[in-house]
Amino acid sequence: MAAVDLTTHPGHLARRLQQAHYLLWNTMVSEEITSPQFAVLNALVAEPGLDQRTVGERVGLDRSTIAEVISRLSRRDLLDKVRDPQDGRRFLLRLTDEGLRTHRRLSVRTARMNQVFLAPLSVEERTLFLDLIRRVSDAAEGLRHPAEPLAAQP
Amino acid sequence: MAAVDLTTHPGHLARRLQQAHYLLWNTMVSEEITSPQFAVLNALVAEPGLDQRTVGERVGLDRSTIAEVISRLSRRDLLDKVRDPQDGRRFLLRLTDEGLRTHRRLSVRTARMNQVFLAPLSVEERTLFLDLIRRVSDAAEGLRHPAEPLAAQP
DNA sequence: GCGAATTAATCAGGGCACTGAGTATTTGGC
DNA sequence: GCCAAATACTCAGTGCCCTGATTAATTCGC
Repeated sequence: MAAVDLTTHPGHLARRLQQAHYLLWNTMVSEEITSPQFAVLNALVAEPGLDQRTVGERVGLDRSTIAEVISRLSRRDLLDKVRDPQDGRRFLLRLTDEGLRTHRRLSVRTARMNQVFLAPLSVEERTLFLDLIRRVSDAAEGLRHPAEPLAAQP
Repeated sequence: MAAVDLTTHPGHLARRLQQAHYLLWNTMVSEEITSPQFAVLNALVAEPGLDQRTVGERVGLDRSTIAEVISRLSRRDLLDKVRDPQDGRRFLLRLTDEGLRTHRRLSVRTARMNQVFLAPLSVEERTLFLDLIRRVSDAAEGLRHPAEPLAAQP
């Protein structure tokens, strides 16, 4: 009695969706490079020389997680990390040739995987789907940095 | 150049969505009990006496993860774990009174949180949103167990 | 019956995600 | 110039999530 139907809970479904994606990524894209790692490579292709914090901001990873991800990519020689001579607190990040090649190779596969992932939806549904997810996450993300400090609910 | 737009990648958006939910859960529902833990409590409210593996199946957690989650719930005395006298491999799980109370308390709050989470969408968009996520994850989940073997391979 | 699969759970190991506390460097107020 | 605040990063701790290997119990084939 009083049990809830979790299939009507967006949070539960979000977790299941991510698990499904994880699975598909592993089989269709790479077992070596994870999706968050690819996101970091991609950010550095778009803007080489970014610092760690900014990369984290671009791909949506907090300071601790981005540090781990970058350390793994660096260990695999996919990117270089040098102290900013202008600001000794920062590390500037730049892909190695190997990192660039890896990004190019995986880009093709991720595109294929996205096709399979979204295959159950019609073309109109796909854009709608992405739009809905974006709107919900952006709104929730907005609650994190409230323009005006909100009063907490007791 | 050749960088990809991650905001068109469902996997990336799925991760962001889950992070947004995690955040909201922490502020609006509980800092003690996580969303997967609540899912386990909920499964045991619906079907008391389930074994570990089946609970994992119900809420979508693999054998290792469900073991950890259950161990944490058990440590907090929210559920009891007893060996099945009928089958010595299994552990049968049942909520304690405290576990039942916790589930009831959190049910109310999760409902409130879901309202806030889905607030940016219209009422029709909400059901559509849940439906689209379900269809995509179910399809990807289906790829995991590829095609029912009509004749079992000896 | 009895040995061979099958099944439930555990363990080891890698990776993602967050918070809170600590260190080093730069910047801003005075 | 100097000290306090802000900033970039690191570290410790908790929890989720997966795979592959191992252990213990049951079931199936013969």
